[in-house]
Amino acid sequence: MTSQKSNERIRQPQRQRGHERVASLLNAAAACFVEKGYEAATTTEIAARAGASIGSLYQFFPTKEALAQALMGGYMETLQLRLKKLAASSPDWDGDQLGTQLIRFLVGFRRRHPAFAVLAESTAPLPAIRGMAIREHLREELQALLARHAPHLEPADLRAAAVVVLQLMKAAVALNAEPGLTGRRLALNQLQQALQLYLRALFKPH
Amino acid sequence: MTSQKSNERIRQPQRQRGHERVASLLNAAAACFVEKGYEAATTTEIAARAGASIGSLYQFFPTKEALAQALMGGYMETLQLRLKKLAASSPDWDGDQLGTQLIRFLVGFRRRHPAFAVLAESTAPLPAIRGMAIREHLREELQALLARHAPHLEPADLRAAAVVVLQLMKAAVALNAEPGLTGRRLALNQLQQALQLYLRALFKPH
DNA sequence: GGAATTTATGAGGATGACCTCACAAAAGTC
DNA sequence: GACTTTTGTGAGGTCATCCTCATAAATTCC
Repeated sequence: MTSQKSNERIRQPQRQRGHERVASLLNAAAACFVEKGYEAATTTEIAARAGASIGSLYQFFPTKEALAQALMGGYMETLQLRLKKLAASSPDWDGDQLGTQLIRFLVGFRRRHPAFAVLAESTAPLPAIRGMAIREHLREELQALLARHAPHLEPADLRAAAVVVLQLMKAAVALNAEPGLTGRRLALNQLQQALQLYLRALFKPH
Repeated sequence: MTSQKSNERIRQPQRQRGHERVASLLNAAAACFVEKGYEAATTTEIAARAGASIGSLYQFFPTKEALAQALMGGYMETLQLRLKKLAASSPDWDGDQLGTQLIRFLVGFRRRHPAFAVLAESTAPLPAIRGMAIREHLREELQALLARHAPHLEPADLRAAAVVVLQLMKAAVALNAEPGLTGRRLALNQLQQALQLYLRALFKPH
């Protein structure tokens, strides 16, 4: 039950060429979103960068927003997957190790997929909603991870902790994007320490 | 007339009526920005809400962006002022008290001036730059405040700590804006605790 | 009152964005 | 080769936004 498309003009790619087009359009869209932001990016430029005509773009994506949603959908999938892998890889970390890994995780992901941050933090009308859904999924995943490390906590507390950790990770990401290299790294370490302190206290039986 | 060059269609308000117009325009702009975001807000609606014509708006503000900058300038002034007051009011707080107060401070400010957050987090072209400048000023103020509590730290460390604390405060603000009331309050307390833990460790002589 | 200055007005220009549509090309299918 | 389906094209429609400008009202000054 994928998204219904009442408009018959929009097609799913069938031949290989179509899939390539879609991929190059998504890549171009990501690049444009990163460079100019979601709102300022234009469909004409996205099409031009993908080496396609504007009509070709609108054959596969009904709106500009559909491009953003397709991108975010892909990011969400890989994010969840990698977070699951991270959780499975070492279930016996302490708070410090977990803090380090979580920050590495999200900072690295953002570096590899800069459009993710742009769209997640965009203040545009509907992608914001999509971003909320993403945060929900992420939170659940993170909550499960935390639950494994602190089985003595109640669900409500775990949920709150997951939200907090997400915010701390987000802060780390924002921090990593700021100018001033040496100071940036120093601050990142500090923020990592803040997260570690928090996790340490959280995991302590009392 | 004075030797003003050709293109001076923009005027500063001179009579009382002008000042009132400017004030109501700024209020209307703030409301629109909050409701629709910076980009989606339109100058025509701002003018209509202020009970002014569109031409009247452009008599005092050359562009929509000028409205946002004027707003942000005002917010920045009051923010700095209040932060200074906070710093002066109780210079002998410990880390926990300071953490509590800082979060109260920024969450309260955001509640009183919702447009501040909207503009500060906006991804629009130039107001973002303005936001950067604001963050710099805020950081300096905060750094001075922290320096008073931890005189044994070097400037570089203080600077990094100020950036981190700002991010933590920002996270608290973002958290406070999320849905889910009971969980929200719980999480806010948790984030406050994270900040307190961090400050406690920071202020400890070693 | 009359002159000078400030404030008010709103129709319309200019711009640019998103998206459509009629049609052409390519690629599979027989 | 003929036929069907998928993909490609780009000029232009439509619409909304920002902003201008000529002109009029209000206010202050003398």
